[in-house]
Amino acid sequence: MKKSDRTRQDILDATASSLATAGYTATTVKSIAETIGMQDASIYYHFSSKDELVGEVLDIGTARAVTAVDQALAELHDDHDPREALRVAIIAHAEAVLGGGDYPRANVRTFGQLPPNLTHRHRQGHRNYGQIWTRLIDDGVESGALRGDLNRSVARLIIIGALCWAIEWFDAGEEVSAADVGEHVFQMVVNGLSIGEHESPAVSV
Amino acid sequence: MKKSDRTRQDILDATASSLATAGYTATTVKSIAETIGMQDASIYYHFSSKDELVGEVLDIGTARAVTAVDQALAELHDDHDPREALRVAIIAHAEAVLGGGDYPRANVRTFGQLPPNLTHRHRQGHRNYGQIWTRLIDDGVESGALRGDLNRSVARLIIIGALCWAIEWFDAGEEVSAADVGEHVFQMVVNGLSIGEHESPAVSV
DNA sequence: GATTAAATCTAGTACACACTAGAAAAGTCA
DNA sequence: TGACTTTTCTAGTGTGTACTAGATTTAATC
Repeated sequence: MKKSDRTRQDILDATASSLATAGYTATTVKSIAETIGMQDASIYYHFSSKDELVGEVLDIGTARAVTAVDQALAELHDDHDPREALRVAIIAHAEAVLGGGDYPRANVRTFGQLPPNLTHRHRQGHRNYGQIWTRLIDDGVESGALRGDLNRSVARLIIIGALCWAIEWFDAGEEVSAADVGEHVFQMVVNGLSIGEHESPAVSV
Repeated sequence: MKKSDRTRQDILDATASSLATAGYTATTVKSIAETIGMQDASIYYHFSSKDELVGEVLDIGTARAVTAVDQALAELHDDHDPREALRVAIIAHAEAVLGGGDYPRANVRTFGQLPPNLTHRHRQGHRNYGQIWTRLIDDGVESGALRGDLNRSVARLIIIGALCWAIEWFDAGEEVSAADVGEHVFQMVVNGLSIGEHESPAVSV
């Protein structure tokens, strides 16, 4: 019983690592087996199919990202500025997806490469994650800290998008850290790049 | 001579369409041939390999995006605000990638799914495209219109990332247009979501 | 240490893929 | 029309993929 659990974990870890760096198609059952020194057929003793294995990795990735953001928000003072909550969430997301383990990275990296059945399977998880951000933005607008003239759903997707796309160019070896990327996203989308008075003209939609 | 050119164009169009909606792996030579009513083997009379065909589609996509942004910038007045240039470029990019044809969409959609040889082939094209944005941001900072305390390279990648990721959620059928998305990105990254005085604290790096 | 159960391996199947060779058809122009 | 070229098709090859069946080994239990 113990042996099985350990091997199962090894398979999950190897899959997460491969998905995060090589993507869905390049992650083959054979390559997963090789990295842990097994035959590919042995994988099927632990998982019924490649997609079930991948699905489990992605589930773990979503859960870890949610936990990271929730935990960061829980550490805030009760009377925090809504902007500070947004800042904390953005940095937590950046650290989870860029600096964190393979699981959240696998999730973002393979987004858009998955076969339809897996895409469908994770739609609910993504919706739940999106709701965290919806609440943060709603709180900001309703408290008067954030502008209310923009489409909140679009604003949410733009913030998440800027963070998710960073996986395509972020290099952990460079001088810019994952938290730095988060701080930059926050500074830009909340405070803005501009200096001086803002016109903030109303935007339709 | 005429027949060949027409068929060649049909193949390119079908490939661009498939890449933009289904991605690289799901775009097979057979599926391309089927959409234009040919046998898959006939494709090889016009292109020597799948990757050469895909590479040509991506080249066209890059060129069209560059042209769209350049053209939008060329129509500005000579004494424009640097922020206005950034706004025009962002909206042009959004329209080219979200609302435009299949070629630029194929480019963004398949980013991160391509085999190494194709990724390498397009690195130079992406660098050239990035330089347009580098100049826009440099102009803004040096004229005093934009903050200089942020890493400009990171800022550039965040703007492009927010726009590119939009391809994952943007739905042309909904009420939000491609230009609306561009306007939102501009409002957020330049003016910021925040209301009232900004602290704009210095960010390291 | 023998018996049973768990875990892995060997050896294969079936299928989809990019791609090739050579025959057949379609188009071009005297 | 007939000779020639261009284009497309038929029929295949080889490779890599997920996955299966059954034998074999390793581990756990009494």
